[in-house]
Amino acid sequence: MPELPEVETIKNELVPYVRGKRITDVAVYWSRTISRPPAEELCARLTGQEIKGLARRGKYLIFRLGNGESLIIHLRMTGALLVKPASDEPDQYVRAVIRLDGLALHFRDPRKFGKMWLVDDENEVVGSLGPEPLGKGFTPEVLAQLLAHRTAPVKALLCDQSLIAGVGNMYADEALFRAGIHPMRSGKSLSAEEIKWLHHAIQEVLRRGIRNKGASVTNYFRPDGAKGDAHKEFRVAHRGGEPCPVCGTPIERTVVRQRGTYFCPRCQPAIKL
DNA sequence: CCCGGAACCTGAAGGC
DNA sequence: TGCCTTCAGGTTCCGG
Repeated sequence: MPELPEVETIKNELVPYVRGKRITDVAVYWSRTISRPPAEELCARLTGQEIKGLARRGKYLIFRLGNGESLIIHLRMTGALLVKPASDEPDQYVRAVIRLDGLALHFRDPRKFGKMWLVDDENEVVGSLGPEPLGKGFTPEVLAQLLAHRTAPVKALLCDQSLIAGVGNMYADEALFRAGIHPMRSGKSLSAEEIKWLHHAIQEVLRRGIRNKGASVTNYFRPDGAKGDAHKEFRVAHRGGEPCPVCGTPIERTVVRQRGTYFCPRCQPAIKL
């Protein structure tokens, strides 16, 4: 599933294909993929516009258009943006096609969770997100404030997009492992020192994820259809039963907020308070 | 405001 | 072999 490193990779690899190109045609095959405006209106308003550039905010991919509007795409769980020859027939899972000069972008999304918006002001969609975890504004002190007084499991807080933008299930597990923190610990139970470790671990796992071009543990494809390599160096995520790379204890799987959660019971002890 | 659970979706995997 | 159940998780919505 695309999280920050995956969306960053898609953005970087899409740029050479789309920057400066003009949208010649848009087709929508599953109208609920379009959040707003209504699909017909979105197609009409996109046609003829130039793509000035791409940006990412959290897990959202933003196309900045010539007239100042923004096309915003969220891939959710199974979405992919594939660059195809203009002549390629979309397969049964393609929910929308954006045709540019000589090529097509296929929005392929088997589970139909992905969404698109066309808005004047991108803050209408991404305005409530928390800070970018790789940005200047994300410091250990800021993280401490976000976790202060919170009784929810730290794993759930890390995945809350209004607190930190872009961290999802896989990278939250990886960061907590590197910081030696049990995912069920409450936010407020972390010491200042643990928060420092966690802050460093979040940045480390995201940077490594980007360097490895994303994690293809289930459904993630780059614009050319290739997978990423980041999952190969995951230490706990989706590795239930395997030995912990640090101490050899079998990795455990539990459920936090309805999400599969992997951790080492020895390196990430639960602390009773 | 804070927390937790259901709903949205459908392919893949596992059980019998 | 084939049917059935369960699992996967980002986000939004709703109830306590």
